[in-house]
Amino acid sequence: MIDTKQKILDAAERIFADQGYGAVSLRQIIADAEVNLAAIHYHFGSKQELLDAVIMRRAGPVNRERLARLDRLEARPGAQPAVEQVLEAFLMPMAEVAENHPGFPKLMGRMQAEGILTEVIARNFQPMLGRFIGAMRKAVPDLPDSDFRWRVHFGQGCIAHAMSTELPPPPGAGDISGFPGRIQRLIAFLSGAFRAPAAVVRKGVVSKSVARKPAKKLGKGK
Amino acid sequence: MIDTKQKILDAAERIFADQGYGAVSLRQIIADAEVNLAAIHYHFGSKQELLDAVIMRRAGPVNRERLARLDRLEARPGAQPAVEQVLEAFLMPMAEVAENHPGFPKLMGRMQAEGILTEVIARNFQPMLGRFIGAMRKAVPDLPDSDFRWRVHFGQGCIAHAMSTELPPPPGAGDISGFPGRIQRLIAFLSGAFRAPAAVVRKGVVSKSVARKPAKKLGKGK
DNA sequence: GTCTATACTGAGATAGAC
DNA sequence: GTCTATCTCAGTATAGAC
Repeated sequence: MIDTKQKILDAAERIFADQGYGAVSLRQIIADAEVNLAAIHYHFGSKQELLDAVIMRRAGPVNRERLARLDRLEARPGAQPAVEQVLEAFLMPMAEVAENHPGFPKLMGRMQAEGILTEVIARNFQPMLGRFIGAMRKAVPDLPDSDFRWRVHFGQGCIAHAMSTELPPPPGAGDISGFPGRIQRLIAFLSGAFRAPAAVVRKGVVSKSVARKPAKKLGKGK
Repeated sequence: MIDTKQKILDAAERIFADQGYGAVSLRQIIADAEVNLAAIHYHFGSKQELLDAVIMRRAGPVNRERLARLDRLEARPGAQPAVEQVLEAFLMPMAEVAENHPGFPKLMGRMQAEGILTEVIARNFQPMLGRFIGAMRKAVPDLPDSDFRWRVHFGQGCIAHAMSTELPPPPGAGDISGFPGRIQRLIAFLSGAFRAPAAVVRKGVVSKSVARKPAKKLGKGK
């Protein structure tokens, strides 16, 4: 069939999002897509390249929308975009795709967390990320540079995890806000984090109470 | 040899920390440890159980130190522990093990990010985590419950990522602070995040500009 | 009790028939 | 473009040497 590629991409997106990358076999995907195993290698080349294709299919529109929002923010006369606004421009497009393709943010988060995003993907995202990091830098101008770079780094991990995993079940009633609500809470969280005063890095604050203890032996028992 | 188990644990800790779980083969580990393949299954049972053993070997001392620090904080008459102090009690013991066993925090972060921490591990950490979450709850009493739960969730991802990965190379001079400095910046970051005002969750803020666009096709070219 | 040798099943990848 | 057969290497299981 002509839409063999589509069927593979759809199945792969769903299954990778649900189970990660390493844990998924191509044989699972072909069973779900109802195609032959070799079709994946014919159309995509390898498991890794299949993942790249799955991501790139949606990344284009999302990243364009991100940049469009940032353009609009920066075009306003006079005002520097605030931390919240930059984060919103970055994150809201994900909430938008999530409406039609709920697997995609989950997938992106999981793959970032698993650390298997390819050079190909990184290169594709880098110009967009560069602009957002620049905008964030201007939004917190008083933060020392090394603190800022660490915060970007921390924020990435935070976003990846927020995208990929649900909140564990609440003790009382459910959480009704869904994905956009999650994004808005994430924006509040990260805004506070970026606005926090810089860390005072002291030396020699690490005691040795743990480091000195001998490792506890742990066997399988018998 | 009698220390076959030790050699396996040491090699596994190093290699899992460097390359993750899924990407590592047991044959890599046995080559590094200079033992036979079946020795792993004899001593540990499976790859997953080997990982559990690697983690549990260090988790005991670290988690005991965490709780000891929290005890000390809560024993002070009158004062509620502040956000920073709770985070410090939780994170500093990791900086301590990192001095002698730099692979361990990296490993913990990676495994958490890969989402392969076992029920066994979760059960072992849960009492300690429960006490810390309780202490954090008291440190931000005005935050609505749903916001608080999300923030704990976001914070976990943030911590996992901060533990597992270095900051990408800086543009100018290097960052000299090392692991404890990283932890202190992380504490500042998370403190700001937890202290931030609660999110105002609005409905219907998601436009459809991305969701409506047809997916861009992306093939391998021919 | 410990460890070695070896075989089994399922993974990703590839060549070649159609 | 598609499918079958096959290759290599992964994790796992087990029989038996010491």
